[in-house]
Amino acid sequence: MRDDAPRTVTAICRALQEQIEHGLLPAAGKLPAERKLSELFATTRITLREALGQLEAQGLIYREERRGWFVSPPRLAYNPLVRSHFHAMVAEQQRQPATEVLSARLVPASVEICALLELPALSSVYQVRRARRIDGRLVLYVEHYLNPAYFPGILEFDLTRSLTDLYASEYGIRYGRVRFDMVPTALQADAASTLRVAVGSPALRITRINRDQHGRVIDCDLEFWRHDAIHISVEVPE
Amino acid sequence: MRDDAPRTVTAICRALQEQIEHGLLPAAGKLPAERKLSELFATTRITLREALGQLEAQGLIYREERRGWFVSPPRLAYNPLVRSHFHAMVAEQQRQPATEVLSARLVPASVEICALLELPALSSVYQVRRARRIDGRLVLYVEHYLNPAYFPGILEFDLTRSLTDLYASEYGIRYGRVRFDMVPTALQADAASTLRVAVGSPALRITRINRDQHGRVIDCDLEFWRHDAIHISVEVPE
DNA sequence: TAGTGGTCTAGACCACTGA
DNA sequence: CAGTGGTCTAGACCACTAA
Repeated sequence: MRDDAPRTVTAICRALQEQIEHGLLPAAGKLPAERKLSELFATTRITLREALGQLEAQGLIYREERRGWFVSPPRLAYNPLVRSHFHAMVAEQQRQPATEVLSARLVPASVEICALLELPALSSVYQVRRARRIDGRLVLYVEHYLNPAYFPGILEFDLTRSLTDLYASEYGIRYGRVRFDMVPTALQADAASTLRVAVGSPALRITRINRDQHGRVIDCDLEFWRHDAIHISVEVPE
Repeated sequence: MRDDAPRTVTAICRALQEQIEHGLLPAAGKLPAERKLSELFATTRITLREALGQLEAQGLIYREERRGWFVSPPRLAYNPLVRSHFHAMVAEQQRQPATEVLSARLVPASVEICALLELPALSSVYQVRRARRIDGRLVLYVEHYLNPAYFPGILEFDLTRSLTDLYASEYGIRYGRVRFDMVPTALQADAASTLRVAVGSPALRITRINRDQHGRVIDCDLEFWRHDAIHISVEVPE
């Protein structure tokens, strides 16, 4: 198909995009029902959903499972070179952060986690699963895996707090070298259901391996971000 | 819908995923025709395409416009902190790079480009559009915009070469500070048609603003990567 | 409980690719 | 030219949300 050819899907995208960019639909505003929209554009729901899917891929709109389509708020700037943590980063950008702990327990480490934490086979690790919001919107699902040798009794603390702060104040451990790996992919089942979005929605998976001031691997994070919630910003010095 | 519920789409995804991961379909291998697959899974093409779309979102398979679906090759590691360029980066990872120049000319700068290059309104800039391949597969569409003051006559050179090398050898200009901005989004029309993929396919847009050894903004790149072709790797020192 | 989104069926025609 | 992917129609039922 030629790109300049008029196409129902493209036409719908353009029309909706225009409405959104001109602010006729306020950010975080809800779009009309799919059946209403398909009627409005004189097409079927399948076609209409194809168009919505493209706008979702662009990051202009997003959906909440069975609740409908919404205009995406601005992206959060995420700078891996700046040592910060979720709450500080969000607050600095005049947004409202929130964290909830989904689970926190000692679990047998998977093969993948053993490798990341440089632990022998069949090790146990602390697993902390959290969901995080910006301005009320669920944007991030994280699994933290901590080497238990360095953090005895950490499950007793309030884990909605920043782990960074907890490490420093309770264990005298600060972050040293950090390795980031960022992969554009789709949300897996558990992340998707936590963020209340459809399985297979586009996402950015960020894996962090954190060392302390002595160079020891202390923990790793598996982060699943809604793909439209962030942009990565890196300033490389001379 | 519950995530553990059996679903046609999920079942198809799992089945195909298994085949791919066990190497029954070789990387870069072509999948059977959609009609064949939908028959194989006893479903409709719409449903089958929904499943293929999810695997595409995960980065496991990709499509070439009207040519069919293929298994994705491994991702290229992209490290913004390492000063390198496309050909060197690809070759280092034992892959085969290739570049073709789509166009190279002096154009009036858009508002966006003026801002990025810190130029006054109505400036002219050199625009170089290129497409790049890894092992023959189109993975990257780039638009370079150069401040013409620093690169007189550059359009006369062979622009399939690395611009980095050209800057150094012909103009004595080396990169200093660089700013990266990476955004998960969808391919725009021109990028999509160049890469011969469907408009709206998931992509990673990387904007680079490059300064020279004196801190002057010399050029910027707008890169559109197939989302499944790379992963970003960043090592943050202590 | 009404309305909504999630999923699926069973076709159709067109434009393009590749032999 | 045959086969393929791209697009679209016109429905249907179910599970869930929100009132």
